[in-house]
Amino acid sequence: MDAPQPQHGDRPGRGPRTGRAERADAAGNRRRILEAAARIVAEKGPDALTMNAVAHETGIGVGTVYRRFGDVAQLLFALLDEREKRFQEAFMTGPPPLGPDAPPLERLRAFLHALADRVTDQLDLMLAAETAAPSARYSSGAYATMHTHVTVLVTRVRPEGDAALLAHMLLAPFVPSLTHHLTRDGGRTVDEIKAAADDLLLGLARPR
Amino acid sequence: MDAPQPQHGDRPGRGPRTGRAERADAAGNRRRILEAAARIVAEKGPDALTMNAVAHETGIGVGTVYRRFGDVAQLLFALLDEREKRFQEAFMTGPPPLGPDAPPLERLRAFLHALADRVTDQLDLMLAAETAAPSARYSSGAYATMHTHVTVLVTRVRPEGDAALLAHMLLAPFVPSLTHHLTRDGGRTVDEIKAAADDLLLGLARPR
DNA sequence: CCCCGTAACGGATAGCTATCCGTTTCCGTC
DNA sequence: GACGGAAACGGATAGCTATCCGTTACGGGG
Repeated sequence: MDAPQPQHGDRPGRGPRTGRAERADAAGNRRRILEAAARIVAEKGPDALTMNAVAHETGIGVGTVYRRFGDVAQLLFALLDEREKRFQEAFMTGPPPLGPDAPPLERLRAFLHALADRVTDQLDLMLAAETAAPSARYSSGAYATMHTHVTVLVTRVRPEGDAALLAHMLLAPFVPSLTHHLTRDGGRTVDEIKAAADDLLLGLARPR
Repeated sequence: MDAPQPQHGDRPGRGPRTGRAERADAAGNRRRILEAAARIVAEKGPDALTMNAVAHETGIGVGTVYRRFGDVAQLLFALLDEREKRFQEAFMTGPPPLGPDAPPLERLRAFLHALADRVTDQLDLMLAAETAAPSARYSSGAYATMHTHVTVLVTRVRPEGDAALLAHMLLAPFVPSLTHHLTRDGGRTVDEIKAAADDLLLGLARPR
């Protein structure tokens, strides 16, 4: 559990997990599939994104769509990937307080705020992904990266605790379904969510 | 938001949400469906529980199964219902530290521990329910009850915070998919999870 | 006790997921 | 530039969800 290794949902568009690079026709189809998927989501919403629809839209066979992206969830993760990378850069190499050169607790707080924004931004897409496969979250590269990051920060803030486990628990409140429930059904604002996250962090601030 | 009102997944076997009681044949079918569902889960696991399988097993039409229980998730919630009621009794009217007559913070801690046990106990069933419909969680009576309970306790521990929101965030780490990830893929024990939950509570203990 | 409105029933149906496997295409090697 | 194995392709298929709607059965009012 160190750097995020190639995992479920962690293929930016390069090759399959095996050694050699992707064949030319395969890469072309991957691109066409992603384009069609983005178009469908833009026009009809994430719920209309089905493997069949993509296959029909592109003229590519269903089997091929499944061969490139294992299931709907992974296709959705791929659509989220671009902004996800920008998000990762922001907290890994960006300016403080999100990036380095800020005290750990402050960074942690900034990260959770940024995460709240990120989930809210692409809530529909993320909710669709979670609906398609709730546990895919935990085998995705995006989650692994966030978890590693939070674990490091928690370790520095509270060395005597089980940082990895606490990191999971700090990320849990930001599952798409809860964010959806709070903001769409519950009428909550992102700022209220951020404030509550701050409260959750208070405990970590003071060593027991 | 007071007592848990009749909601999605909150029909113990009585009638539909409308006024009048359930008709005799309908009630009989409900019972037969639940029996068959329990049998299927016991013999082949929760993944084998499909509406078609239940219909075939009972000789009841598919349409009827859908009429009694709206979808697979609700059928699964119904299977969880009996133990859920016992769990509710334990934290609402049972002996301390879980029930009344214990200090709020202690009760809160006991509740989260009990919740960890509860999720672990029926993890397969809960995971199947979450997989079928992740957001059903938040419209279920079971969740409403837990949330109300935690909100009350949090209010007493930390009156100046947004108790309802904090309650959601304290419940979030116990979503079935995360518990599954931690205990089955991550090799974590329930005790470790409880300890981490304690750490999460530290912040609420001390008013800032 | 019959009558009738309402609820319930159940099979047919459309559309989706995911897999399987025979066929086709690529591309490194010689 | 031809070859051959690995990879990719794509349509057919099985099984599931969820809905629709014509038919059936219950049970309270008269």
